[in-house]
Amino acid sequence: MPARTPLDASAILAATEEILRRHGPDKATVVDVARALGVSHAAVYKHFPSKQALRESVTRRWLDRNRDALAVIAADSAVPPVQRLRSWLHAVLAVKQAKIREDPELFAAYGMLAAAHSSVATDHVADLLGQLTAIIADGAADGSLRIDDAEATARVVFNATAKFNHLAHAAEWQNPGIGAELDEVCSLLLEGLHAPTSP
Amino acid sequence: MPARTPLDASAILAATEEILRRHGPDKATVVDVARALGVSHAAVYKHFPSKQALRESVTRRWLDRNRDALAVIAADSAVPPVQRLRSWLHAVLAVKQAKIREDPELFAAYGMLAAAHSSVATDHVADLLGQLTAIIADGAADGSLRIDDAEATARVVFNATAKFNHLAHAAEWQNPGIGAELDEVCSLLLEGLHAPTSP
DNA sequence: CAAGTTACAAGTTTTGACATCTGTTACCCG
DNA sequence: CGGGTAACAGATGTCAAAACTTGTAACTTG
Repeated sequence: MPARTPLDASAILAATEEILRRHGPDKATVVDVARALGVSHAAVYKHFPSKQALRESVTRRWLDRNRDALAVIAADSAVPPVQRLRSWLHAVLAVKQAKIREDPELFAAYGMLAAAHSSVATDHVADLLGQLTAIIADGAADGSLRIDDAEATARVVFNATAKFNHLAHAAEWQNPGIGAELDEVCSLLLEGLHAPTSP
Repeated sequence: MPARTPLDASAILAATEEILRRHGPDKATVVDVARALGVSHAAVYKHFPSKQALRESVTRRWLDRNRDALAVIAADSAVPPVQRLRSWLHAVLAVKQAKIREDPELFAAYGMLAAAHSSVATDHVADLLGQLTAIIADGAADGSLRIDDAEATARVVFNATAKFNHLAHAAEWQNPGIGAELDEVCSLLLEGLHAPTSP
């Protein structure tokens, strides 16, 4: 017999996110998800080809939610690009710190996908790089950053701030001095980009 | 009955290194070490207070061996500091890449100690930071780098090159483009340090 | 007594039988 | 047929018993 509530992809995603949050990425099974929805686990497989795909969808949705907050900062033309670059790099760190604190299970799920070289992770990085490129291009356009290639420069800045954006350093983000360290690195990088010195 | 060969600390260290290389850090036991030496495992405990201490001694010795190669580069006053800084940062990466390739088991042992916040790891980082500080101080002295505080600057440069020196990124060091990425970061950092531009 | 031994407690890892999970297939229903 | 079920094979995970490891202590010997 068919389930009372019609089963659709978004209901499955919501249930999966809930299960993932409650059980964590290691213990969450698709049988759990199906049980929560009152269906057999085979029904879930009608909508998602694999457990991996299901987890990727959930994680992608979750990442996209906070990506938008960063996009707002990246696109805020009221703030001069130099300052925006600094704010954005701090915001990336702050958002990830908050996610670890508030949503450790989903953060762990993201970490597993990143370790498995899932496209969810690479796409997320590409997203962030795009935002960073936009900020730097703005700076190049108004003359506050003297550079050749905004995209190449974004990659370099991203690499130079790996300690503050790469998952592998998540444990170090607990350190209280981490924000100050990022600030120092920002200052040196901005100097290198010939940003006008503030003091 | 006492062992024929007199058992001393360095013989134990050599045997441990051999066992560590053969079995890897997870499987190597002090009973294995004792067996290789033809003694009971309690004899090993006469010379080292714990398995942890034994492993730290082996790893420290191993790290100290390559530290010296880097020290030669850091102290080579024939090379201008700006170029020496770049070479040294590349050498740090190259040395670690080589260690992973040639000595994966001992590298893994080092990784475990770093994860456990052993003094072996923090001392090694302090060592490298000292070498970096010396290069930067040389640059400050001859005017090729315009900076306030060599030690603070070294920390910033080290943080900005975390992707190329921090264990957490070891997997990415396989990537063929990694050297070029480091070069780009170096160029931006040197620009920020007001190093004279070469081209 | 220095340098080793055997013996042993406490903790950890391996093992192997058993249960659960993933993904597929054949089937059912409105 | 779209959307569901039940049944299944093979992979993976669980759990308790056995084996091994760590570290200590009491003992032996030149």
